[in-house]
Amino acid sequence: MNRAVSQRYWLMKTEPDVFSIDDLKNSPNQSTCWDGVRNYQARNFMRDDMRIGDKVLVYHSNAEPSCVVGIATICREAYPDHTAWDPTDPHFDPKTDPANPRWMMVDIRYESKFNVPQSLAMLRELSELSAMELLRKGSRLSVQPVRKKEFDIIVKRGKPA
DNA sequence: GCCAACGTTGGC
DNA sequence: GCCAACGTTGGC
Repeated sequence: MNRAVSQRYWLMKTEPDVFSIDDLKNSPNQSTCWDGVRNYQARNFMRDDMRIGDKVLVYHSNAEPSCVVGIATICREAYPDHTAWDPTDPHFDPKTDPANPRWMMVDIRYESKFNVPQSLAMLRELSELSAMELLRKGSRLSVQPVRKKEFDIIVKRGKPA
């Protein structure tokens, strides 16, 4: 079982009030560790399937409007999320053992911002995207795979020639 | 601010 | 193993 061979495209959610794509762009080396993921399915994607060079759609959730705002790339593969052991961190998890890390993270690097952010409402109008996890009613998965076809459509609209 | 959908916890 | 209760996510 190795989904990683063919999986090259992802979508990652962030609340812009907490960490926006501009914060990523302004980070040292324009990169950051993607800490704070506390969902097993999302963790498994990062831990098992993400590889350096994979492309990431950056999505602003809880925004007005919520939208895909740009592109990043994976620049470091999974390693333990140290914030899980920091009692002062909002994502502190007292049940994880440092000898057997439960939560993992990857590093991502800024690539580009969209000229035209792609809001949920805009994406929902595209029948080619109807199978996207992001558009599923009640979808909460913060790290999710995206099909190449879907990635290409969204980027083309976000950055028209 | 509301609340539907979801994931996790814990009693039994 | 079931499932009610709870806390969280995130669109609207």
